[in-house]
Amino acid sequence: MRLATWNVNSLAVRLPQLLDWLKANPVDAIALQETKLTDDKFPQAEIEAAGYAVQRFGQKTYNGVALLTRGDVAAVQKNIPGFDDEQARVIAGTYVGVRVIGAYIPNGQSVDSEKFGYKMRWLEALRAWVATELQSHPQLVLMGDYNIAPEDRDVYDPVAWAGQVLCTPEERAHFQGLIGLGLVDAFRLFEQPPKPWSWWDYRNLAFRKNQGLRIDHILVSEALRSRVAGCVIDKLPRKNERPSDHAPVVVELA
DNA sequence: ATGACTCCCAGTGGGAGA
Repeated sequence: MRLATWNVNSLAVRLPQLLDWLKANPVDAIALQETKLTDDKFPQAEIEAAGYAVQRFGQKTYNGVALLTRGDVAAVQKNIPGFDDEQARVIAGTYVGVRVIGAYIPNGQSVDSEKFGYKMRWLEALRAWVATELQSHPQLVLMGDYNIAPEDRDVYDPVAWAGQVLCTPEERAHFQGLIGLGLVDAFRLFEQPPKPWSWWDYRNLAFRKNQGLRIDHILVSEALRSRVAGCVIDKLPRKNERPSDHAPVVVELA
């Protein structure tokens, strides 16, 4: 079974690229972030025609997430229970025995902004919720755009980024808090190519210069760890015309 | 280099992303 996550930065713009990618990479499930579409505008028919069941949770202009699966999902959950949130950032469902949580963690904008506090509260609520989810679903995958580079080796210029949003000790501590629940970063279970970024700024020829960050992650629970057969970032879609600034991440479960 | 790009909603500019 293969699972993927991709921040598409507008599904309206990226739909043809998503369909092309799914044709070349027929994953069993994919979590999407930044669809930027209300549910009534979601391209349901096109995605169903590609062979996927659709769970979507959108809003106007910003955010918006979706979970596409080859078969039915149960117990669909939108956003974090008990955490009052006007922004559509989480879609979860149980798929062939695996609790799959797709998340678009807040960006935080800058450390001294109101949005950074929201990010911290959001991450704390996520950790508490995932802890309870693990009790009822030992087989769990938490994947999405974390907006956190967990370590310096996930940053092209760790000196320049030190203390900046996405790289602060506070954000990294939250990432480690999720690891502390018994989750493991599937990507780091394997030897990886150098500079394995999942996001490159649109500006400054960042992709051409390979100046990026690894902020999109797939965390798997302890019960699934022995099944993880591979995890890669697919840079190819970043070479498309009008690409998303993020690349998909794929995990293979035996 | 107080920038750079892309998307959205707007409406001949500005917020947000990361």
